[in-house]
Amino acid sequence: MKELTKRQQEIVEKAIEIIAEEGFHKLTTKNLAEKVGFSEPALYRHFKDKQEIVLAVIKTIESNMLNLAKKIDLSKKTEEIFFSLTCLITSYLKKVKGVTILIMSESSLENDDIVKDAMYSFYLKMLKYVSNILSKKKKEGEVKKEIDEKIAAQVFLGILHSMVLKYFLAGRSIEIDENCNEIVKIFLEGVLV
Amino acid sequence: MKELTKRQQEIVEKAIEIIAEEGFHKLTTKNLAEKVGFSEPALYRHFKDKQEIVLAVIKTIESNMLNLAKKIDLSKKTEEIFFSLTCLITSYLKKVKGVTILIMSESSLENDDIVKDAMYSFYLKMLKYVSNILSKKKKEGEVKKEIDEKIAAQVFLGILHSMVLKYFLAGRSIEIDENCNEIVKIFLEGVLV
DNA sequence: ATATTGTTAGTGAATGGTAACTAACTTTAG
DNA sequence: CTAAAGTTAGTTACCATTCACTAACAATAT
Repeated sequence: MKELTKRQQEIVEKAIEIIAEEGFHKLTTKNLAEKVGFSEPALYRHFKDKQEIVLAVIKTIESNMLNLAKKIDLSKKTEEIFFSLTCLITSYLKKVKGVTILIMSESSLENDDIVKDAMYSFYLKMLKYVSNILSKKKKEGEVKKEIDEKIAAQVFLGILHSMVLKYFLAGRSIEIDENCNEIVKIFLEGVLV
Repeated sequence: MKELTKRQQEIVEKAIEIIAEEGFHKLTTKNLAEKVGFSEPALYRHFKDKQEIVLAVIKTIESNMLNLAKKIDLSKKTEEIFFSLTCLITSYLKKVKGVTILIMSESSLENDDIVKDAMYSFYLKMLKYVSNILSKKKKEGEVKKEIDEKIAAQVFLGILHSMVLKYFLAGRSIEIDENCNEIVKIFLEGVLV
């Protein structure tokens, strides 16, 4: 993955803003160009095509998210780790709104396999990150031995996903992190020793 | 909500097939007409516009799902109820191939507030159904007193969601109910007395 | 030092594709 | 005969992308 130029970064930033404010479907070359403050064709001086822009957006969010996750102190108690993780993820989601749902859904969107793959790979990285935490904590005796950490990680991401979906379906009228901790508590109650 | 005519039902059925096979974004008037076997304008003899078709799709799935759920004997043990519920829902999802998730995921990204509302109301109905079961069982002493049934219901639906997601991620190659019981067990362990 | 040449980053206008939807005509079934 | 259900052939509105062109600047050759 090449480094982005200043201008490219600026475009990606604006693209994320559009997705956050108006949804992925509003990320059109026209809207993006307008937001950046120049004409549509100018976009093509900086990116080959729209796909390349979308991929850059995904990569940017992925690295932001993983960098945030890395800041979590894994020597803490499992419970605390998961609360921090939930907090970080949901607060980041608030910032970049719709984008992550794309990535977590992965499912069908677009017929663009390359974009789909990029999103799936992001999902797998998150999954691996969570399941590694669970593995570690299982060894340390904090997580039940009979728990399959991969499945549990999937459940955790699924729960987060459905929380975000609800947030979007409710038109963002509810606060996403209101019940966050309560929900994670129930998950943890099934997982922790 | 008016009853659907035979023809309307047929159209809705085909729409569900398209969403199941190719995703919500492929549900275009052109594709749908082709699938039904007549021309695009003919659709407009049966539905006012595309939105009405999408709403009919959601309503159809909603009523099918709730009808299935109603068949469950609520006098049984909580554990059994949740296993049956999981089984019913996942087998229905297999039949309609996760349409719900596709619609939820993709419609949450669109700007059509009416469709979003319909989807949200569907979600809330499911939530209410599950949380009612938990309330009942809490009174009967099977569910922990400190559990908030609404939140627990959210977790349960989130888990179902993640299971279906996984099913699709794996390209439908795995059996959806393989780990089903294991996952539901994790949930119940946190919830049951 | 300056005219020539090239590059970067922009422009307005146009292209080809596809979406939802419609007007006006035709077929068909009761 | 007529109302319902279908057809063909459009319309309008976007969308991504390309075209031909240019202003501003930098590098180079004389």
